[in-house]
Amino acid sequence: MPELPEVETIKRSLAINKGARISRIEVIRPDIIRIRDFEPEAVHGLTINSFRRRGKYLIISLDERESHILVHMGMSGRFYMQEDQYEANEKHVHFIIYLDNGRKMVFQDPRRFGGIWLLRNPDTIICKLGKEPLNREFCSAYLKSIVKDRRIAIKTLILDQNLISGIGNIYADEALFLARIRPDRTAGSLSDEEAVRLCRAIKRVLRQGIEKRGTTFRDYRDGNNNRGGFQEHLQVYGREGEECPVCNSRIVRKRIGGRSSHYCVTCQK
DNA sequence: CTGGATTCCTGCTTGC
DNA sequence: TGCAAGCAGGAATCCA
Repeated sequence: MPELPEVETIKRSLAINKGARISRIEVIRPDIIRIRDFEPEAVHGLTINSFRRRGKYLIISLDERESHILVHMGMSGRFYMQEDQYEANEKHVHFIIYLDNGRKMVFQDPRRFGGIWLLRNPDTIICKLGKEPLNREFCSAYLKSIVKDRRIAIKTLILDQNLISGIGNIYADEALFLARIRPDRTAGSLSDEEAVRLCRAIKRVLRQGIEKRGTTFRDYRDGNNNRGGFQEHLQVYGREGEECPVCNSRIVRKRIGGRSSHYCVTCQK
């Protein structure tokens, strides 16, 4: 599930295509395009100015103002480069951007929870997103302000993309473990000290995730179609029944807000 | 406000 | 071995 560290890793690997010109776009599944401010043919011949990331969105901006391609990987989406002569005959390829540098960028997504946006103004999507967790603006004071008086589970709150953008199920569980806070705690019940811990834990776990080039639990691949490495460092996610790395008690799994959540009943209070 | 259910979808796992 | 059912989940949306 590409979350912030995965999309950041994809973005970094794709950056070598900055300055390349789009020779052609192939739309295999038209319904993968969620918003179509312009037709795909309209960007043929345009140059890629930048690859950026906001939350879990990858933003490809072109030299002609008001031409942006947004990619969201959803659950199982991949966005990777391939040499042009290499035939992409894989399943579930929905969208391909051919470049003039001998490469193409392929969007592949079996479950199709992901999508592509062709936007004049990316702010129409981006402006709804909450703070970037690795930016300064995401601080314990902000976290305290959003948990205040909220009765939802703290895990549900940090997964809310309108409050904090980029955290998904894996990094939510890992951050709460690091902060020693149970995921089903009511957000408003967090002490100031716990909010500070959680804020730090979120930043730490996301930075580690980026450092290890993301988590390949099942589907995720980076922009070179390579696996990530952070799955080797997961403390609780996907480890139900295994020993807690800190206290050796069994890690439990429980559904919270419709998501399976992994935590240690001894370490997390 | 909040939690829960539902929808989208395929592939993997489980049970018979 | 084969088949069907169950499950997983990011985000939007509806309902109680």
